[in-house]
Amino acid sequence: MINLKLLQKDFDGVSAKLTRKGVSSELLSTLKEKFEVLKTAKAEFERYQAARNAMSKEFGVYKREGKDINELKARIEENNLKVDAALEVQREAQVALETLAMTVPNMPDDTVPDGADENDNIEIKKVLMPKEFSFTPKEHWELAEENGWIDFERGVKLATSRFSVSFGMGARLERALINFMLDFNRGRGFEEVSVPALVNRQSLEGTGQLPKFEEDLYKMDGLDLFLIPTAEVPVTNLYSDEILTAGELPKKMTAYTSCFRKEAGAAGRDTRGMIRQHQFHKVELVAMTTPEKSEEVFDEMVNCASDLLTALELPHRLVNLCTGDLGFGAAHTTDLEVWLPGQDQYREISSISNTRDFQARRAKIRYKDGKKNTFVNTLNGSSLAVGRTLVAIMENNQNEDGSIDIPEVLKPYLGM
RNA sequence: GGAGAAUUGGGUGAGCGGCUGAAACCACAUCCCUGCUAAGGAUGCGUACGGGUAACUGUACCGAGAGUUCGAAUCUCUCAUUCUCCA
Repeated sequence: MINLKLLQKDFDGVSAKLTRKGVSSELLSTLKEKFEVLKTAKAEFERYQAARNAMSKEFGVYKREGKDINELKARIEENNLKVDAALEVQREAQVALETLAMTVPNMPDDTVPDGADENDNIEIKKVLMPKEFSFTPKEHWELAEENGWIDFERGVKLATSRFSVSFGMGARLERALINFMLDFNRGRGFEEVSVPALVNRQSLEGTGQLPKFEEDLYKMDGLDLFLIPTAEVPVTNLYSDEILTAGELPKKMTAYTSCFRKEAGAAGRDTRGMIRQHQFHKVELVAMTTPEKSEEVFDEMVNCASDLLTALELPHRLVNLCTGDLGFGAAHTTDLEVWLPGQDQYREISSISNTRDFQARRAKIRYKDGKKNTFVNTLNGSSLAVGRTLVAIMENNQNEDGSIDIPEVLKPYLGM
């Protein structure tokens, strides 16, 4: 949630930032107006309420002293009508404001480049150079089927399109990757947590998936529960509505979960293979920090994910997402893109974002800093998307005969 | 599935119509005393929003929502969660 007080105080500043994210300044001035309407309505209500409280107190005194209460009672009743009316006005103003405010994305940092889509992202650096192949490298679905690692048809049979099944070494590699990633992250100071795959509406509002992106989520029939699109949702919301102590920060966590996405609007994109599935495995990093420390922790997270790829000997690059590609809640995001020789391009394998206090404000995650309470900064990032990592291993480690070399770091996990 | 009980501030827990935003204890913070792997004393200490330079002050919040009442943490109803007992 954006800071409405800041919007009120520095409308032009906030407006300038949000215009870069495509938010119209008309919407923002409506928001500002609604905020002021609410404040006025609240003040009005509180005046009548204060009068009621005072008169009720007086009532008690009258009763005790045996005075006649009829006149006072009439005054109270008259005032009560105003209280009720004012409360109704205030409620409406509240709902109107919240409905609108929840749909406004986070303000991008000044370091975020302007741009329309992923083509305008700025490359930060490359890590490990792609190797030259003496043959034409194949795409992963070909390799996966040749090796019997992934069965796309049977996934469709069991569920629907964009579901797949891993067999044998494919399945074992997934498991090895998950364990390797969790251990690696733990070595970098991230505490492992295991969380529910179903969450309620409130949690999704806290991290920003709702109310705007409900069509991307799988919802349980007849229940207000959704399958998580990322572990970011349950892990970030672990501390919603809580006040942490400064000493507990930074809180660094890592979790493995399956993730579920409808991929609405992705029809026709990556329909082959396992780049874009409805269900996929992901190991996630989530951190909560003081505002002062959040960039430091952000760098730790980026390095963690990048070093993970390096450990797996996978060439990749870091890109700074432009305004058009930036997510709803992010103030800035660095994507890690892994080289896929079969596709002859870099593809996203991790996305690391600092949401600053945007999610904390929605989910009410605060910490006590001496006397006052402050919203924490929340950060999240994948380390890594397991399926895509498997894809990258297949494509980068393929031999001319179609066999695939196992990365050294995974061998202990496979009993090799 | 049925019957009961519970849900209070960071924690434990009292309160069961106005004197309660809430006792007490613990934790925490500051100060004093003391001098050694610790104890004692004093004071402060919920959250959110608003007004005020500030001291301070208004409103709301005692699981959630609705109701009764001049007035509700306290009474009633609905829901959620937890616990105990019974099938």
